Amino acid sequence: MLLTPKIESFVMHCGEMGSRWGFNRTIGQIMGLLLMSEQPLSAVDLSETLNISRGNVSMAIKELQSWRLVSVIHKPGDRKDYYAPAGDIWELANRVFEERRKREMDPTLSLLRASIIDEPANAEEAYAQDKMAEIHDLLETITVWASELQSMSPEKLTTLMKLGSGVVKVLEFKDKVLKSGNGK
Amino acid sequence: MLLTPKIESFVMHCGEMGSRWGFNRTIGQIMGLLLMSEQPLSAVDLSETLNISRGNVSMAIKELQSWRLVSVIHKPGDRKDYYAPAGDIWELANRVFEERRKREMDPTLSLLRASIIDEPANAEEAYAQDKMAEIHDLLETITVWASELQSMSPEKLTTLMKLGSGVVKVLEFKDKVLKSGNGK
DNA sequence: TTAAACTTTCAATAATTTCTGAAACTTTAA
DNA sequence: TTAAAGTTTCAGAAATTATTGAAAGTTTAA
Repeated sequence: MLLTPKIESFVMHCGEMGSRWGFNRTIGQIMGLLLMSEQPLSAVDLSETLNISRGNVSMAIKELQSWRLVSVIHKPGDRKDYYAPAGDIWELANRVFEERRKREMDPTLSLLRASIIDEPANAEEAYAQDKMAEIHDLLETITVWASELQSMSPEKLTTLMKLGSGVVKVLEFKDKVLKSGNGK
Repeated sequence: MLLTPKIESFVMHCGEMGSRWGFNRTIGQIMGLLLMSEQPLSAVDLSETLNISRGNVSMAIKELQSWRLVSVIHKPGDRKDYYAPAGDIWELANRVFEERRKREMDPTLSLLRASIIDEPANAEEAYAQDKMAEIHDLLETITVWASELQSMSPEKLTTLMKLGSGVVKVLEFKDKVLKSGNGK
């Protein structure tokens, strides 16, 4: 399967960015190619198009499945597995966020919770525990917020994002209306 | 400088998480230790406490400065450089977000913009360009939103985050009040 | 069954990233 | 000046991570 220069450069870019996005080059390239392809692709298609060994493709697909980013498709009368992106761009981005939050924040939250509970052994540790509590609270606020945002419908979320910092105005407006409403 | 077990385990955790957070083990440990320390620490303090070579500390500090996460402090009558976190936890988290956004999204946005402008060479490329446009729009919306959030004061932002998905209610409330207000 | 078609696993190797330590460089007090 | 106190650089070594490819495993049609 031959790629046009534009598609190829996108796919290679995904490979280069792979490690920054939390996976590796192979995984990045494969995801990039699946996104660009209207038809689902087999492991052999991926292996040949990207010049990647069959075994590496298999491991990469497994990893992409653990991120819930690709799904398997079967064609009638063909026993090969074909792969395609598991949902639209929006869903995929959501899954990446969620998975990275799990990997990048959850372990730290656990450690901090455990470290904060018991009494400080000395003044130095008391300071450290205060800082840990600060970090914990920030991470927790972000985690809770992120999961609430993810539970919103894409439409609501888009409205909110398009509103941007204008949301402040709306919050002030609400306060004003409520205050003028109750004559206390 | 000897660390209590709790502080040590936090610092080592930061080292292990380092690469997931966008830097490496040494950088993670150093940032962790600086966060836990009430006093600024010198390069030698860091090197000895963490058993890291002097050269490695120097490179790590340079990297942390490029992320704007540590600042240099000079004590009167002492020509050593001392290092401390550059701001409170909130500011630090902001800088990490911003820096990562730059590294993880901006290059892709540039590539996508460039790929989308010219005419598709064939049907296959037309499909790919549509997808690229979708990805571009999503990344751009997120980028713009993130930078607007970062421009908000920490208090407003905390209010907004604490409100969580309840923000939807406020948006609906606004629409209702405005609608009932103008009798069109 | 069985053998063809396909997938997965994993030990060995390659590639990449990180770390060390010695040498070069800079600054400052005397 | 100069030498002591400090910092930075960078080539090579060590550690980590990614990749291959051959062998083992699985599924299905006949």
